[in-house]
Amino acid sequence: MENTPSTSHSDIPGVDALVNELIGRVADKWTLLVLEALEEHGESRFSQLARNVPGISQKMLTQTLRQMERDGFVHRTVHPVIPPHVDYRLTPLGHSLGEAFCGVWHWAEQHLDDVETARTAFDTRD
Amino acid sequence: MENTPSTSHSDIPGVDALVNELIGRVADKWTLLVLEALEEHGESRFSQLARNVPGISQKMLTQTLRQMERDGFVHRTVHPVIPPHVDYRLTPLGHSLGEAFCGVWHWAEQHLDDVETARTAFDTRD
DNA sequence: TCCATTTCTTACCTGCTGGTGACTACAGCA
DNA sequence: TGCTGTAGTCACCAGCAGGTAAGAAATGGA
Repeated sequence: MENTPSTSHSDIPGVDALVNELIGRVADKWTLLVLEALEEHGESRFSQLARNVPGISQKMLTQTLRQMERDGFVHRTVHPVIPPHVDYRLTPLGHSLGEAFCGVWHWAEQHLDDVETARTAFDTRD
Repeated sequence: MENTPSTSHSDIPGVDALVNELIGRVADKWTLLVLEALEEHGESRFSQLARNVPGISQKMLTQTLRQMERDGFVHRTVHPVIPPHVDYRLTPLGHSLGEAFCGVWHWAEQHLDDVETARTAFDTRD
């Protein structure tokens, strides 16, 4: 498996840095949780998301949603009524991101025990 | 692919939280970069890694490596000589993590332009 | 004798992330 | 008239992530 990594993501120098930056933005804790909530519950209102994402504050929810909207992951629909009504739903791009992270979720599930074991082994040795 | 997420990671309540915590640890910026450096260059010494991971400080490299060692991603070989000689290499578990993230790297490469486009569209509108 | 080498630790300090709580706008309803 | 519900914004503040710099430890070479 030592042949693939260098060819898969280093074709053009400079892309690496951009990809890194993108990963950094996308691998954000709150982004992942909001992404998951939207995958699970489908189109949601702001207050629904606040309830479905455990522990998120209003500020971070707003901020995360703005960022995801800017990156093209969520679509924001404002119904101009009083009181305000805003719906958020994943775009196809957002969905594809969710699927890409599916592999990592999968890995985490499968290897949760391995990591746990490694940790206790590390902690109890020496 | 819309059927898997809810069934794939919510079988047992509580696992979700653990998986979340694991993802949070693993999606760390420095962890990903060190992982990549080790995938690319194979077994490396401390100072080699410091050179291969752009912008990391000694402190963060030590800290990240300790964490990855504890989680069972890297194996640390100490050659008891003076001056010290320490080698780091990925364990099979570390490799599997690298492969899991491969999908995300891939996604990032493929959709880099889409995100870029979405951003400029977002910034230039209204 | 003294310095360079290599891997790490520790102390200190700064800047940013993110939480809290108050505030806005507007219409309907009691 | 004033309270309520929704989706925010803003100002303030604490805690922590992470950078810098110094030191330790032992040995071979000048």
